[in-house]
Amino acid sequence: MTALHLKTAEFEKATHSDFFNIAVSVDCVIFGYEDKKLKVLLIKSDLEEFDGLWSLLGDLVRPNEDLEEAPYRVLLDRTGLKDVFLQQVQTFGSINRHPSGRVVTTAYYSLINIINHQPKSLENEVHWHSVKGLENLAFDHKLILDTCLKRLQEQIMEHPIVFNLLGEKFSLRQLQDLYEAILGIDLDRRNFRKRITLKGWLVDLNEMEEDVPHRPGKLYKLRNQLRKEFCLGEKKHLEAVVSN
Amino acid sequence: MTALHLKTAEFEKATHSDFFNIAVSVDCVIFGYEDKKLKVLLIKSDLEEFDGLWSLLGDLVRPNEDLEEAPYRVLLDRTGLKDVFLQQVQTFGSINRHPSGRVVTTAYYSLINIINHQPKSLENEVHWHSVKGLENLAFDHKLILDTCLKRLQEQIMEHPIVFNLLGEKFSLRQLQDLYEAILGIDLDRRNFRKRITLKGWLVDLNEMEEDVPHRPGKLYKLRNQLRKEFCLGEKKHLEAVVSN
DNA sequence: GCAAAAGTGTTAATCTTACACCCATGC
DNA sequence: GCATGGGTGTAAGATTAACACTTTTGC
Repeated sequence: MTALHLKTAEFEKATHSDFFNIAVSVDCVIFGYEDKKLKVLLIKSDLEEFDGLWSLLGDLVRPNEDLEEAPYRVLLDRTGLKDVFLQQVQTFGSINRHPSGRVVTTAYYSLINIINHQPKSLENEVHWHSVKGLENLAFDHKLILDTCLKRLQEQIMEHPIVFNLLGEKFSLRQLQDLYEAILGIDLDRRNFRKRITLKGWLVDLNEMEEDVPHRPGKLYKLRNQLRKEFCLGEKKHLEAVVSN
Repeated sequence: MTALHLKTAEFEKATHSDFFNIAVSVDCVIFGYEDKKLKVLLIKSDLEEFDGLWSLLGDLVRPNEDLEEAPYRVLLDRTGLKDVFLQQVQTFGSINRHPSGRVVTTAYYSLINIINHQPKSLENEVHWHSVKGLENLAFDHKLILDTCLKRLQEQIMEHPIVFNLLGEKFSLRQLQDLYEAILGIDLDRRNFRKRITLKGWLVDLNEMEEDVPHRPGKLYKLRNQLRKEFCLGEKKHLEAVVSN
């Protein structure tokens, strides 16, 4: 009985050809951190419709490319960085969100050390912008940025991911400044230090800051195993239950 | 200078026509609750490649349809239900995940009261299945189901969403059974009651269970305002900070 | 010695967990 | 009266939040 209703994949594709005309893109919210400010890497839009506006770094997904590969390619192309930290956040698919046609986009955020990508100013139209106060992005990119920022804020106390934004060695003060920049709120210094040290993420390097105009702080680094788990292009560990 | 590099959307579309040949689908993990078990609504796959396997309810996104509308349409078509609770979870886009061609799918989960949709057995090939022990779904639907279940588990203590799975009136025991079915663990009765009542989600109806073969329990309902917020097809409130 | 930031501990409040006994109803 | 599940409280432990003073360094 049911066999009469079965159809082959080939048949299905032929009868649904109207549907195979959507493009899928990825848009990357690439966060960096500099001067105690959370930044995002943006590019001047090359579409007439958005002349003068900034947009996220993104690209269409290629026919022979997994969706999850695409944001890594975009980051490699735009920043030269491999082994970046990337997280899928949400997919946006309003009919008219893109003037070129029907483009559904999947948003990812990434955390990179801004030192590793200081764009040469003449090289291209890519620049770092403070996240705070950004308005008037191209497409629906402001919405995408806000959504990714909210997700980032939800994640930073759960998982040791912010270390992607810092160099290997850092003081607790630098770390707190970073958390404050991401969360947009002030934190109590003593409570912050307690919370972070209780998590057991850090290793005391027995080194001190240098060249600071005040009492130098101790330097820490992320535990090697956590750096391997959370500071590469691995998303699986955010999904897994963290075994402390 | 840059004006020379600007292109119109029309031009962009023409030069990227190879990319506009992906289909986008939505797949709905429709959860129900019956006999103290979490269930999911599945349909017999109508593809030869997956003969005999069950799959999630899904459909291709139509050219004139927002991505976010599509799962509501799927639920209306398949269950006749409007105003359902739906949440986007994740988008899956491996190259070969669908035998008909390149289909990127966005997964949603939905919570419905199973009483409102008891499929007539001869009507179609749609049936409720226990989530526990399900294997061998068509496509990558097992992965999608697992991902949505995990998200559901993360959400139920944060937001009053499980009430979509129950009738209007329920006892605390029924609610606890439901939480246990979703989480897959046993909960302490006294602690559960404390946690739930502390959240202030419930209104004591001053009514009692009837026709139970033991001491009847008190009946409760979800506060009206929360029912409006969390038990319709509204996703915005899960994003917002819950003001207690 | 002064400015600037590092470093540190206690208390109160809240939340979480574990755990045991009596009560109301149907049969 | 017995079986079934309803209903309740407390103590210990963990977590969070608020809060101030002394120390070290560069200048």
